[in-house]
Amino acid sequence: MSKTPVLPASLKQLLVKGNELFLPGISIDCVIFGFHENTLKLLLLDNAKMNKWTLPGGFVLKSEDINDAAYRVLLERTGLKDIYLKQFDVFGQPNRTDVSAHKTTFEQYGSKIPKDHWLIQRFVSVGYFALIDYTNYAIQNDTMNSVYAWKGIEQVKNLPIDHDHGTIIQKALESLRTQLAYLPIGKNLLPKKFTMPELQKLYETILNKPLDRRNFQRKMLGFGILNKLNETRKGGAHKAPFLYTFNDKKYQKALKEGLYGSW
Amino acid sequence: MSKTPVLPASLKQLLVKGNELFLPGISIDCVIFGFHENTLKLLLLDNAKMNKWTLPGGFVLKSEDINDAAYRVLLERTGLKDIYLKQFDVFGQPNRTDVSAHKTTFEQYGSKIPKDHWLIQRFVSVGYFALIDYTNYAIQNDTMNSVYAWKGIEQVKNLPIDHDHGTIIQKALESLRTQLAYLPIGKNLLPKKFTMPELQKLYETILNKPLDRRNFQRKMLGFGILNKLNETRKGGAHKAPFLYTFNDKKYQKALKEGLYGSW
DNA sequence: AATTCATTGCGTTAGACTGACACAATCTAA
DNA sequence: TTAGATTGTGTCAGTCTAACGCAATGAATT
Repeated sequence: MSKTPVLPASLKQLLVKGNELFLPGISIDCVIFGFHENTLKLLLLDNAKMNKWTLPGGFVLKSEDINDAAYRVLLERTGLKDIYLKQFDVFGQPNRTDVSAHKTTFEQYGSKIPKDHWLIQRFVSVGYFALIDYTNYAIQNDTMNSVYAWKGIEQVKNLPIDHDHGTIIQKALESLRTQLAYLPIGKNLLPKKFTMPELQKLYETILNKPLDRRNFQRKMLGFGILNKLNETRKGGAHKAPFLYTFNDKKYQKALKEGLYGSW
Repeated sequence: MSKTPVLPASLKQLLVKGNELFLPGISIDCVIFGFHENTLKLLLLDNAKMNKWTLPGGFVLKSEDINDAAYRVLLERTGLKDIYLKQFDVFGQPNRTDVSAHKTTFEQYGSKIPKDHWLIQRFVSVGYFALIDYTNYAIQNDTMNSVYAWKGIEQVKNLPIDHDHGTIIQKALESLRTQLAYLPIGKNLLPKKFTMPELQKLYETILNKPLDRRNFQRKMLGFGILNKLNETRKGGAHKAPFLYTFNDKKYQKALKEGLYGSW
């Protein structure tokens, strides 16, 4: 006979105190973007038992600002702090919540969840996207027995994604694209020092089209938001590209107007 | 002694059945834009007794898609159908709901609202903006004794606006601005036939800056989304401008790419 | 140590677009 | 009829864009 695993404390709290702690019917899902090895990546959570990948998410405390809740969720579930985070859409289809999933989760631990329990009501989810510096973050697993992994945006298409999280990811990408001129994507997705080809690849990935190397550089420099350093990134088997940093003040200012351009 | 007014049926329903019909803690607010006499206008609701103006809003039925709810609210409260409607932000500060306002409302009718009533919990509101053809809509008052009025965007600044609805309006305008290139504002805010100066004024209002008449025209025509008609709009005390309509197909297609331009 | 090769830095050019402005045509009111 | 404001059309210099050339560089190969 196999031993039933012990219900983790955090799950137990959800079961026992969820109703009391959190707002009813509202959840948060975070689409966390990173950029590494010239690929746009997403931080996903492997719910191995269900063979499903999900977005990190959570709930809103009863007297907590929704934005604060998103920051807290991000911190709790990934250890990430001081992150660029932005609300981009709300997902409110009545059938979007997969009630049976929660049931299954608890049944694995031998726990039963009451029929009218807070957790198995309909939930409306607020979608946030986060932009983080991949190099500055080491994956750590959280208190919920979750396993996190970075997945390239291309790989994601072939993964089994939990209920409507695929849609949420698509929408997040779309938002990224249509608001590109107003978002500090470079500043937040790249390390402090970065090369022009890296910045270009980032834009190419988000826009999903190739850009001319020389024209891109001229345009970017034209915005006047970059500091060219006297260092190069050696190591590649080719000519070493110069490193740049952002001129934060000018970047902020330029973003307000929008870094316009016909990419 | 003054007679206590009778509690309207719709308010009574909210009091008696709200809990049963609607999702807890989630509301909808609609920022309804119109354009008339070269002014961007908002459809607001005069809560005369409180001397406050509010956004038309409502709640989400228990098994209703949130977007559908927004359409329904718009229809119920304004009679508007087939409207361009888009979710733009979520407002979830814990103190954003003015609980006392609801209490006062009901007290005016001699009704008391229980302390733990569904209506006086914390609400998170989903903000939608609507773009409507002013000329195609006659104000009608709804079942809740509400009085609607169009208010110019400039006037709004000086009106007493209910709790955080001012913020919501600001955010709606901001969204309009940053997504201008992707939104069918012309098509939805203007009447079927319109003049170039009207279209220009619309863009000027949203962008909050003046544009050169001749350059604007050249650019707009360059997008290839307009049909020039063989009619002019007479009546102004000046040269009669030509009328235009949108070429819907081309408009849709162009919007997908974004009507780029450095306005 | 010389060579190879992909990649980067820097540049050019024709064509398109932008911003600023001129001038004639037209409509109503006086 | 005239005045005054507004619209239709056009020009032009300066700027930006797209497309491409070529030398320099750095690691890997010989």
